Amino acid sequence: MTSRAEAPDMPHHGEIKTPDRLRRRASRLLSGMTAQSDRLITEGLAQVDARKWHYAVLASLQEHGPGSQATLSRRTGIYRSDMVGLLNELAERDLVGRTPDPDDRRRNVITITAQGRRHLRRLDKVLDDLHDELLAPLTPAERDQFVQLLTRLLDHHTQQAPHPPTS
Amino acid sequence: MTSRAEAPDMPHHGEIKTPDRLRRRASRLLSGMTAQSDRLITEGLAQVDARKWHYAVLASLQEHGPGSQATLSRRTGIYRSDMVGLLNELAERDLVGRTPDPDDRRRNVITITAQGRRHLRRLDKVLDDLHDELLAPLTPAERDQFVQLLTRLLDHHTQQAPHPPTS
DNA sequence: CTAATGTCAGCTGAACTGAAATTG
DNA sequence: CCAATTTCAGTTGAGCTGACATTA
Repeated sequence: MTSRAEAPDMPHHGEIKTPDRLRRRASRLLSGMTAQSDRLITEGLAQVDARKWHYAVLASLQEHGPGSQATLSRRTGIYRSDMVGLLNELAERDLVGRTPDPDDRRRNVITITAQGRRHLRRLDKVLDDLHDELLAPLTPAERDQFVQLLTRLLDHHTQQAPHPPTS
Repeated sequence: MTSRAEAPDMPHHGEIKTPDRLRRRASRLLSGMTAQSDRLITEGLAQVDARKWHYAVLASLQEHGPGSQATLSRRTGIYRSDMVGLLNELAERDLVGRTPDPDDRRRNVITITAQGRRHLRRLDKVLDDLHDELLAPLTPAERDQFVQLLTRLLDHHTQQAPHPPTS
């Protein structure tokens, strides 16, 4: 880059080119905003006795159909090891069915039940409201923009990065 | 139990509501993106033997001047209970100074040292590069837009919410 | 007496790793 | 023999709470 003819350190107390970089760092804004978002969503879903993973699994089942636990894990980004307990919760409430796969006896086939579908509809409504609160300061166009930017960023970083079980 | 001849519960209802709402939920995009961001930043900073809180504290000190631990806590959003150990790390490496406040003997005055300023400059450079990688798929204008949207959202949610020590 | 500060000790839920047993 | 699946047991680090002594 070009050499900065500016002062090397903090020479004058006037306004220098670095306003407050702390508050403008995208990484910091992201984690701050996600903290707020998580709080809001977690509290909101708790009032209908649900957690966000419940939603992730149920929505994935309804949208992409039944699947093995490993498949669901890949679709939702939840670890296989954590999937077990999560499905226990959902199966206990008869929101999903879990039956051995006759074609591959290592697998369970997870399906969404009628009650699960009903519950999912409820969760979707709750989440719509919560997102309305979450994105309150943005206009509809800005919300779309925001979602679109985030999607592009996430797609880019989840492409060649095999970190999560999403692969 | 379950009659095996059940029909598949795929998308066969005439609802063209939302394609995949799971992947478009802002809350999910946020936490997904923050996970990626945190990984990137944490790994990048680890290569200069630093953590993101180090940066937060040092940047806050340089931008807003010295302060007590409680003040720093409020400025950075780090709990004051966690501040203790963090400042231990920074003081051990002589990046900050920690001396009792003569005016209020409950307090310590934390200052950034010359070495701390040097270190901060290094971290800023590293973070610039990391953010370049983080926001790679966006044009400069879109990056500004993104930061601006995030800032507005965060400001809105940190206004009346006294949850974090940020106030 | 109340409030703020620095400190310590501990809790909680999320993300993640490793390995065992079963089946392909 | 190797790979995938379900499951369990355990680790790690972040966020957060509660308490205590000191000082204002």
